[in-house]
Amino acid sequence: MANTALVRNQTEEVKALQDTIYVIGGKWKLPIINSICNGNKRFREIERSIPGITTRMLSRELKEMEMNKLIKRTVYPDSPVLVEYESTPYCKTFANIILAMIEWGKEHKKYIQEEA
Amino acid sequence: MANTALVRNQTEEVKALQDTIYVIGGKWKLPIINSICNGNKRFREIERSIPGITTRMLSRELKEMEMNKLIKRTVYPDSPVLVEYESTPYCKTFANIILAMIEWGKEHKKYIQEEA
DNA sequence: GTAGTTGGTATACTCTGTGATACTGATTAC
DNA sequence: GTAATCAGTATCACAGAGTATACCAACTAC
Repeated sequence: MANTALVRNQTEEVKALQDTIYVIGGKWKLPIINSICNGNKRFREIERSIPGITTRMLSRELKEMEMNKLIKRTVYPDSPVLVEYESTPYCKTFANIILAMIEWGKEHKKYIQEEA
Repeated sequence: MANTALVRNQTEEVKALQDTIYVIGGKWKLPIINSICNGNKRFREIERSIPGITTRMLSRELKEMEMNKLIKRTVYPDSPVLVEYESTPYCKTFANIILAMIEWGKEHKKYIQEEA
């Protein structure tokens, strides 16, 4: 075959793409990462910043993301108990993806509005 | 409130992000777009280029994407019938997102391998 | 004649991501 | 005394995304 190298690169790239989709797939992970990276720290604060999310989904996703070292959860056991979520450096590696997606969403909205 | 503007921008951005997730959500849309943008045109060709996909899912997604003007489907009715899929300019607006995700996937793989 | 390719469709099934609702115990505010 | 906030947990239920497998008709290759 003439271009084995090209073919192999494509294969690698699909797999990289699929890995990424596996990690950040679903409706909520990216919005949550985005919210925390924007400085939201408290549970209800994050919840309010993401339209449509329920406490249940937020709770589940936060747990999973804490396990995967995407975020840090700190409890300040004074009374009343205070819980804070923070992004980790690892979490910030999604910035490019999130920015590209926000950009696309904005352009898409323009496009739709012009059509109508 | 001191920073109404900041808050409003954040709200806009979450929504843009959520819109984008809505459009390209799921396991297969981005890999398919990627494959077609890479020059794969024939059904079986696209199928083979995406590990794990089934004919059924590919068929469904292609139909949906054709309806949404993301791709163009052309039938050449010579015998044997030939079908070709092509990307549209609109489809190419996802390039940045896909590139960012491929990049992340590659970095992630390195990261995992270094840890092990 | 047999196997393989192409571009799919049909059927049946699983499963899990997501949603809706209610609730807790501690604290603060009116 | 009542309501609200905080950080969640507990149940129940469901649609639809995704999987598995078989099959079709037309054609080519050996």
